[in-house]
Amino acid sequence: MADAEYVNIWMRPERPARGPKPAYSRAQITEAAVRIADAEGLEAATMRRIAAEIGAGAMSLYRYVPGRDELIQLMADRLMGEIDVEGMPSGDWRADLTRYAHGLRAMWLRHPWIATVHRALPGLGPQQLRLIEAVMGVLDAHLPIDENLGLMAVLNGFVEGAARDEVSWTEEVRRSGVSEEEWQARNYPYVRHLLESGEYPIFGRIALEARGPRLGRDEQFRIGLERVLDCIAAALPPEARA
Amino acid sequence: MADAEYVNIWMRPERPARGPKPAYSRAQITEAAVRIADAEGLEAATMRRIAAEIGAGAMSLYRYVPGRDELIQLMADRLMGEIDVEGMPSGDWRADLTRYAHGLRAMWLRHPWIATVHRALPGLGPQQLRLIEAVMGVLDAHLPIDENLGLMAVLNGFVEGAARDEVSWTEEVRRSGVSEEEWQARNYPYVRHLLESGEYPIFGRIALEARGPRLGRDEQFRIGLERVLDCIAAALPPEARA
DNA sequence: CCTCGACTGAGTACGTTGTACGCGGTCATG
DNA sequence: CATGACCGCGTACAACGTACTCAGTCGAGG
Repeated sequence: MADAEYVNIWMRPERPARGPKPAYSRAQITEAAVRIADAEGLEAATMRRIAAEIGAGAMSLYRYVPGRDELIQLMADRLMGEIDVEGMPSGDWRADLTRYAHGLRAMWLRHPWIATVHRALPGLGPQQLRLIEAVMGVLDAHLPIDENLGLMAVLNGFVEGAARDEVSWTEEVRRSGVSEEEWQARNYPYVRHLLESGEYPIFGRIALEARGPRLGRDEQFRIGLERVLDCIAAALPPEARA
Repeated sequence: MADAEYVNIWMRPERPARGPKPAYSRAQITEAAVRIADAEGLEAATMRRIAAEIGAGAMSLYRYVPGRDELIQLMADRLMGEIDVEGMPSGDWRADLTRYAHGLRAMWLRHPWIATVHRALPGLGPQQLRLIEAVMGVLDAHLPIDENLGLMAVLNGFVEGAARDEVSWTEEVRRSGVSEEEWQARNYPYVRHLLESGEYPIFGRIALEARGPRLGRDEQFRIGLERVLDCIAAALPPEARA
């Protein structure tokens, strides 16, 4: 019951007032966990492994964090802190949202395991709140709050969806241990089987005609993002579009 | 090595040619697993639990499926089969995409655990392929394939993003065992703490002014979807917009 | 300055998971 | 009809999250 009295990892004080000085810190533990997850995936960031990384006993971590779920919340919020939204709103909404979108995507690509974190709910950690303030502040002067929320849902949906697609490649490659080219080669028989069946003409055109090496992923994202920003522009009052 | 020769769960034949009649089937196992995941979450769908559900021994499942990951792929593809895209393209692209979007969202809400399935990659299971053919077929006559893919990324990103938000509520409620109102009440101290700190003015406006009970989630989704469809309309050649 | 209790990091242990292995029985094929 | 491939299943193991416990240590009250 003593555990249940805090509703949140954010409300739970890191350290009690009395007692010996702790040897580690939440930030240090979170950092180590992120390092492991970056290198070997979230499933490799077990409590034992994280503890070993900082030179502690496995059970020591539970002095700092109630459980693994909460530690993952700390990790996720730490990642939000990597996104640069300094100086927003700058007055140029399109530049601001472009910078945010590219920053969010880049963060996802640096930490692909973020795709496997679900629970998050309205995370509402300090870094996530910082992001909300900065990004929603960009259009706040021009739009009612509900409109703003709706547009941000479209923007975030696009960026996260795109990032999720790219990341599932990265993760598949890491997990299976074969390169992307190797993977493609391995899957070739299946794709050919689908093409030859003749039942999937549009998939066939996707596989044979679309994107491929013509457009890099970066370029493709940029184009998609411009389209989304055009939609946002259309929803703004005319005097705010510049 | 005998396992590695199939690149895919979809390429691996369900049954070898010879030998006694099997007592179960992939479809039956998948069905049971989905039933359990719907009721108690994906993490409750363990191999033992699924086997018990159909009255089999735990290890029997491995005769039908190489491992748990592949079974989850089967489950995910089964879910895609629930989405009604019959008769697409009908000639009215906006009606078609609206039906698809609502169907996709409804499927997510029926099976919230889909949010926790990551690997999926380009799933390319039969049901997913069926969906690709139908949905991309809607705009196929009006757009080059790359444009079509880009627009579908925006649409899917919006629907899945919105569904993911709603679903994380559902899942949190199920996992914690308390109702949404109860959860809100429990979190109230934290939200008040944030509001009183004065550091998060926009979050404050979101909490106090926005949506709330004024708009149901359905209505909010409908509005957002209309906006996305307007964007798609703007990208179509003029003669196709009607 | 002393005392004492709250708090420390760590070790051990338990229950649950996915799944490797091997068994005796069974049925389609030669 | 003989045979061997395949059936479902029981046992076993390693790895996980974490509950419990304990000797040592720091800091506040007298």
